Amino acid sequence: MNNTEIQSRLISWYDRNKRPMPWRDCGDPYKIWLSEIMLQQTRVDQATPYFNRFIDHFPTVHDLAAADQQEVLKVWEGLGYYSRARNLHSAAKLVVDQFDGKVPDSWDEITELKGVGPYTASAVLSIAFQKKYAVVDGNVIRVLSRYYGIEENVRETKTKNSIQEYADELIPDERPGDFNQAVMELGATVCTPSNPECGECPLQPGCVAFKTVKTDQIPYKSKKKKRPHHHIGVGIIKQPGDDKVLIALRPDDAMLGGLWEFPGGKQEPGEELPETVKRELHEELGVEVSIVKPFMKLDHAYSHFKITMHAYLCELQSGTPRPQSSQEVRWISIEKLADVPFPKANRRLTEKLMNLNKGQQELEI
DNA sequence: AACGCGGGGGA
DNA sequence: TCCCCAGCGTT
Repeated sequence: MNNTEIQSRLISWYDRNKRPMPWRDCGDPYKIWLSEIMLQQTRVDQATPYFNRFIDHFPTVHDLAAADQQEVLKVWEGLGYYSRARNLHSAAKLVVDQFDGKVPDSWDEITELKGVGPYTASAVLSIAFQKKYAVVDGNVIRVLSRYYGIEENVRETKTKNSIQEYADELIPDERPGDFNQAVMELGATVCTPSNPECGECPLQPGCVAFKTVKTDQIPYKSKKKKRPHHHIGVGIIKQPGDDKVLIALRPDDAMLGGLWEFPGGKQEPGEELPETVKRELHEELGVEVSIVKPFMKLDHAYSHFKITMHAYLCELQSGTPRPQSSQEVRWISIEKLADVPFPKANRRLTEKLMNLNKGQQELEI
């Protein structure tokens, strides 16, 4: 197949098979930009409800720019990769202050926005402004490596560069944004990582991986190293007769930056978990606490390590909590835990606290 | 070039 | 379990 035939087959397939998405064919550069940020390392089905909620809260880039970072993170809560939200918020302010509230339509300007790299710049410029920039994401890598029979390790930069060159050659003058979306849509729904539906694929006649029966070997990826596992002790500090608990705000430049948590940290070798909690709370807050009782144990996986979190109800013995490794500490009533952003594992602790509280259950001893 | 960065779903 | 996902920023 020549490039013209590849283009027309893909566009035709896309017109017949594209899934509806709230940002698709809307023509609003702000919505398209937001969708591309949310879709970084995130599936369409996972991002969609967050997109709708986000647009409800911040319908325009002006609303987003005027918002508080805590509001933005609260709406983003649960979606992960929270630097995306912080960067998007910062970029929205730049768009309002420096670009007259309009998402820039040139490469040099749009890549000034935090969180906009080569993929996102190409996606927004092509989809929102009909500019001829070819995207290369995980889908494009899979589709093109199979189609052209590229067997090199696609985790390596030079392999990705060569796939970018194929994509640059392929993208048409007409409807470049739809072409980009067509390749990605094909990768997401037909040319899937395992068990691709080659019978449904408009590119099957020219596909090297199909013809050589190598769709299960292409794209080739080197193994990722496996994630270490840590045990984390955290303290839920609560005074008898008071319904407030102590939470801490994580630094902006840390993992989960800008979100709240119950203070705690990693168990060290030879240490019992209650000791871990006492040590961490001393280090992080400068206080002495006593352990009242175990509260909850849960497992959670992050992108690069796994944890078992052990939470204990604690009481303050001496000292006044002051932020040492966090931005801020705050006593908050249990029903208000719903109002501030927590990462997933901590959110599970707050859910149990709120449930017990609502059911008039005794939290003390 | 390598690494850090969430959470969810499918095989 | 492991892998993958409409990647980017930092080092």
